Amino acid sequence: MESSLIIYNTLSRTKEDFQPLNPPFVGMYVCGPTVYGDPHLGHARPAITFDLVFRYLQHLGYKVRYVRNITDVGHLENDEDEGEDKIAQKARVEQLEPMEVAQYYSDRYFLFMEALNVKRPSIEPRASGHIPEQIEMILKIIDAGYAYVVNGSVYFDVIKYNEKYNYGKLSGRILEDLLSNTRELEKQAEKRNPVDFALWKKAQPEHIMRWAAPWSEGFPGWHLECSAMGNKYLGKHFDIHGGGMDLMFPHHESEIAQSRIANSSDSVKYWMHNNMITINGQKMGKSLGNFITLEEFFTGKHPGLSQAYSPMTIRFFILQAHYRSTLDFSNEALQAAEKGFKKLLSGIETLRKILPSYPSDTPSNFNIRQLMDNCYQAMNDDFNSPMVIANLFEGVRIINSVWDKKETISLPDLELLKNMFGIFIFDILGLKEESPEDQNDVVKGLMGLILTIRKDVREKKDFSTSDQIRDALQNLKISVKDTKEGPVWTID
RNA sequence: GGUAUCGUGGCCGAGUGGUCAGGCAGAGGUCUGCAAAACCUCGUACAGCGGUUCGACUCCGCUCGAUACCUCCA
Repeated sequence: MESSLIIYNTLSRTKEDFQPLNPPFVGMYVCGPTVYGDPHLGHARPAITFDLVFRYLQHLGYKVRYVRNITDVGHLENDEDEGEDKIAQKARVEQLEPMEVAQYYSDRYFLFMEALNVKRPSIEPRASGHIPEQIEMILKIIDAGYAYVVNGSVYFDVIKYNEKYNYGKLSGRILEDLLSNTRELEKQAEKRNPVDFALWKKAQPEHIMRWAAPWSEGFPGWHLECSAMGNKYLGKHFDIHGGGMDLMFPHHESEIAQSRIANSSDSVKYWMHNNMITINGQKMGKSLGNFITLEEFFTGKHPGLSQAYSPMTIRFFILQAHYRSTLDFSNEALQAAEKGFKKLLSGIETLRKILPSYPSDTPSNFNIRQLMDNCYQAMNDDFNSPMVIANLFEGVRIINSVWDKKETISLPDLELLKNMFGIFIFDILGLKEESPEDQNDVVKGLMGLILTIRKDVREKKDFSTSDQIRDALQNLKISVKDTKEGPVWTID
C-alpha cells in the first residue's frame, strides 16, 4: 500500500511518515474511560478522534487491532476525597457493589458511543481483569532494580530511571524542574522521592476494591494497566498510542518508563494526543462541575443548552475541528454545525436523484478527481477532517448546481462523486443519516392527502388557502417546500 | 514560577512566505404567486511590538492574553 499518511508524533513534536512496524498490521492502544460516571462531551472527543484514525487506517487496507481499555479499578477523583477509591466511594454512596457501578457505567458508555456511531474497538479489556499481568509487570520492574517496596506498596524509582533514560521525553518535562517544584507532604512519606509513582498500593481498611499480591492486599497504580494490557494484546513494541492531551503527563510519561524497564524495549512508535473540548474557555471535566453529559446533549435537558443536539450533530461538530486543536463549545457553534450537517445530508439526497447530463458526451465543468484527491490529501496530512469537510461542501455546491441545471456532469464523474461521498462521509468520517422519525403509513397518507388538496387550491390560484395549509403544517413542525418536482415535506 | 499548546473576519474553524479554506450568521441579486431551498456576488481576518526578507498572517525574538499539566491520587 502506498499511502503517504503522515502522523503528528508527540514524541518528536513533528509530523512523521507513518510506517507500521509490521505491515499490513497496525497495533493501536487508546486510553479509555474510567467508568464511575456518565459519559460527557469530554469522552466523545478522544472516542471520535481515534474512531476516525481506526476507520481511515482500515480504509487504507491496514489490519488494525485497536485496544481501548475500561478502567474499572477505582481511582481517586480529587483532593476532596480522602484517599478513597473513586469507584468504591460511589458504591458506598449508592449502596452498590463496586463492580455493579462499573458495569452500569460501562454499559452507559457503550450505549452513547454507539449513538455517536463510534465503532467498537477490537478488544476492550478491563483493568480488573488483568491484575495478574500487572503484578507480573511489577515483578519484572523490581527484578530490574527500578522499583522498591515500602509498607506493602511498590513505587517506581524515577530518579534512577532518569540516570539512564529520559523521564520527560514525551511531555518536555525536565526532572530537575519537577523536583524543585514539588513539596514534601506526609502522604508521600513512603516514597523516596516525590516524583516516584505507585505501581502497587496497599489497600486501606475502608478500601473495597482489593486484590492479593506478593506485597499486600491492594490495587495497582493507575499508569500500570495501560502498559500491561498494551503489552499483552499488542506486544512490547506497537505502533500507535493515543489519548487526551491531559494524559500526557504524568500518565503517558510513566507508561513509557515502566514499559521501557519491564520489556527492555521502547513501547510505542507514534504517540497521538487529542486536544480538549472547552466550555466557556475551560476544560470540561467532572471535577470542575461544568460538564454536560451526552444524554443531556441528546435530550437538551441542561440549563446551558438552548436545545437538543443529535448524536450526529455532536460528531460533525467535533470532526469540524482538527483533533489537535481545542474546540470551544457553545450553543451558537453547535447550531451552526447542525445546519451545516443538514446541508451536507440534503446534498447526499440530491446526489441520489441526479442524472448525468445530456448528451452523454457532455463534459463536466469541474474536476471531481481533484476534489477526491484533496480529501485523501487532507486525511493523509494528520487526519485533517475539517479540510475533508470543506471539500465535501464544495461537492455539495456542485451537486446543487447540477440539480439546478447550471452545471453539467458526466456519467463517470457522477459515479465518482457518489463514490467519494460514500467513502468519506459514511466510511471514514463515520457520519450517518439520522432517519429523524419513522413515519408510519398513516402520516404518509395524511400528508399525501393534504398536499394534494393544497395542490388543487394552488392551481386555482387560491394562495391564501395554500399558505394557510403550509403555515398550519409549520406549526406542527412540518416544513413544506415547493420545488420544481412538486412539494417536499420534512419533519423538523 | 516551570512545561506544553494556542491567540485568524459577528460566531465556529482550516491553511499558507507572494491568487481560494469551509460552515453559521449578515447584505445585495437570480429563481419562485409568496415563502423555503438552491445558485451568483459581497466582508480593510490573521493579539501587539520589533527583526529576517524583494515580500509575512505564515520564519525569529520580545510583550500581552488564553488553556492544560506540573502535590496527593488516578
